[in-house]
Amino acid sequence: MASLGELERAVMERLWAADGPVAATALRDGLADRGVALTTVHTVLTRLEQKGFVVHDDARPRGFSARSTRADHAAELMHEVLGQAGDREAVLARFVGSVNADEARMLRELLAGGPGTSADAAR
Amino acid sequence: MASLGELERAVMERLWAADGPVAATALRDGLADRGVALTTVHTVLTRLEQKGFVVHDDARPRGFSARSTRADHAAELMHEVLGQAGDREAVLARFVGSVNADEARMLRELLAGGPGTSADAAR
DNA sequence: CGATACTTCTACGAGATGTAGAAGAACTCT
DNA sequence: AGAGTTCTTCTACATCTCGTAGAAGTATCG
Repeated sequence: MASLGELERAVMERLWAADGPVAATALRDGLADRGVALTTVHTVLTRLEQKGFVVHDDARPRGFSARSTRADHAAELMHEVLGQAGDREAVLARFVGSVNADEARMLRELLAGGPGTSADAAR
Repeated sequence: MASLGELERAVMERLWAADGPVAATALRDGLADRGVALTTVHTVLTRLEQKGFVVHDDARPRGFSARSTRADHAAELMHEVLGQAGDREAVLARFVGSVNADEARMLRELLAGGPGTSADAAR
């Protein structure tokens, strides 16, 4: 249930890249290559809000922002995938087996005795 | 762009669980709870083939099989997600930060011996 | 061969997504 | 305050995907 459309993803990308809330007009301008109308952007934003990916403040030119960071979102998706597959160990094995050296290093560091090893299991 | 529909997923699940090629009739029977018609199964199989998830032999009652294992598929999806996100390290950090103890253990073990272990990371 | 089983073709309805006009609400500037 | 400009909301439609399956064609079995 977590798949976004092409335009939806493009919008999320902008929101994730942004520092703070973004106005619809700014989003439309950022998507100028697509030539979408402002109302289209609004529709997409409304849908993204319904899906829980976006929130907006009640300032006058509404400010829209992503509810979670891109990294959090991606990590969540990864967990979803991992969860849906039956044999987690098998999946992790394949996954680890195909990460590049750089990613393997990152994983080791993250898993190694860094501050908080195995301390926070529940997010 | 790898999302499957509900029925498509159910069919893949059976194919993944199966040992060898599976006939359409067997799939329909396995999905008896859904009460789908045989032609429906065929349609879904055809679509799954177009998407590259399934292949069939040319034996007479056609034998359908998944192109990759469930674990491979899941691992691939995880990589896709990881790749699409900009900052891989950030994603991995969130991911690792939210795996449960069991999964963390698996990951450590899997990473322990593999290529790129601390020693030859600088290669 | 005739009946039975399997495969392919074609079609349709529901839901998701891209697209945006029209109408209404709020803001700005004189 | 009034008029123009800008933003928001409502409503609608086209397309694509997915579930669903009948009909027609082809192969198999007895």
